[in-house]
Amino acid sequence: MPELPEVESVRRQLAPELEGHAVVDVWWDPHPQQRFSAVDRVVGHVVHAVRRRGKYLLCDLREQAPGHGGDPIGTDRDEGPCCELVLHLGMTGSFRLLDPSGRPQDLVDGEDAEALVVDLGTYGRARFTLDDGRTLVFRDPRRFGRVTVVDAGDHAAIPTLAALGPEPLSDDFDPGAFATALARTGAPVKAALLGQRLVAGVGNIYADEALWRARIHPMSRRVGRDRARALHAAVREVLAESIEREGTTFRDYQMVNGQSGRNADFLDAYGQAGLPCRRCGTPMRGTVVAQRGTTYCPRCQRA
DNA sequence: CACGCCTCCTGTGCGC
DNA sequence: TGCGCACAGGAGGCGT
Repeated sequence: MPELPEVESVRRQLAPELEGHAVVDVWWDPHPQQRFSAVDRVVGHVVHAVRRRGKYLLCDLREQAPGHGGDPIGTDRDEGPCCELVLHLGMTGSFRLLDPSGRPQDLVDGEDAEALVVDLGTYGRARFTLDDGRTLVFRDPRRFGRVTVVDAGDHAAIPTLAALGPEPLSDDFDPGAFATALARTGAPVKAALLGQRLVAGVGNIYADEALWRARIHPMSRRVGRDRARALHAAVREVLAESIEREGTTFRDYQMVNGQSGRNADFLDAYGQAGLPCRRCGTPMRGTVVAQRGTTYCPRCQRA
């Protein structure tokens, strides 16, 4: 379940692989449920930068200068990007790179190159051929991912992106404003965290982690300013710590080089139902909040 | 408008 | 052993 730390870890690997390279060909799965649109617009454009906003990856694209290969960044005139490739990994999305001969560029220990190529043939939903012959494959077994190209900065066609709350690790994420917004919503605090409007990039794992750390019951509909500030700090901490460990691999998430994130061993709440609370030893309790599996400590996190 | 339920998808893991 | 079903969840859609 790629959330902000996982998407950021992917971005950090993807950026140096793509920036300065043009996309010369693209293919995508014509499955009717595939949430892809205008993907062919990417062809003939150079990836200028790979950015992240919440759980979205945004690739700034420039028109390829005629007669050139990939322009190194900054050698072009002062033109800004003309459009953006918007990528969302959904639940099971990931990227792998194939070299010009079609072999995986990176393999992790024990991984079989031929098996991976077969796997990418089965679950690869989009393929981007780069100007140096490599191919970026978007793998997404459950087809929850999204790929689209929009005019630069025009996010109106992606309402969740357009209405996204502040980046939690930036100064835009203000504790006072967060407390006010939390007080205004009538939803359970976990639903508010998952909604992407009060803060961007938090999903099911880090919602449970942050609420455990701030000692707030996930169903709570009244969170006072002090607790809201504690939650604000907890959200920042759990996300920053996971980024340092390159994200949480529970099942599907992996980075562009195939490696797993190392944060799974450090989870205090998510997936811990029945296990003793790491603070007080009380068995952690599983429940459902906002249609999502939720784990909390019934003693530390009182309603 | 905002909350909350339903749905999309498919691999996995469990129980019988 | 094999089958069938519940479950995982980000986010869009829609009903209240």
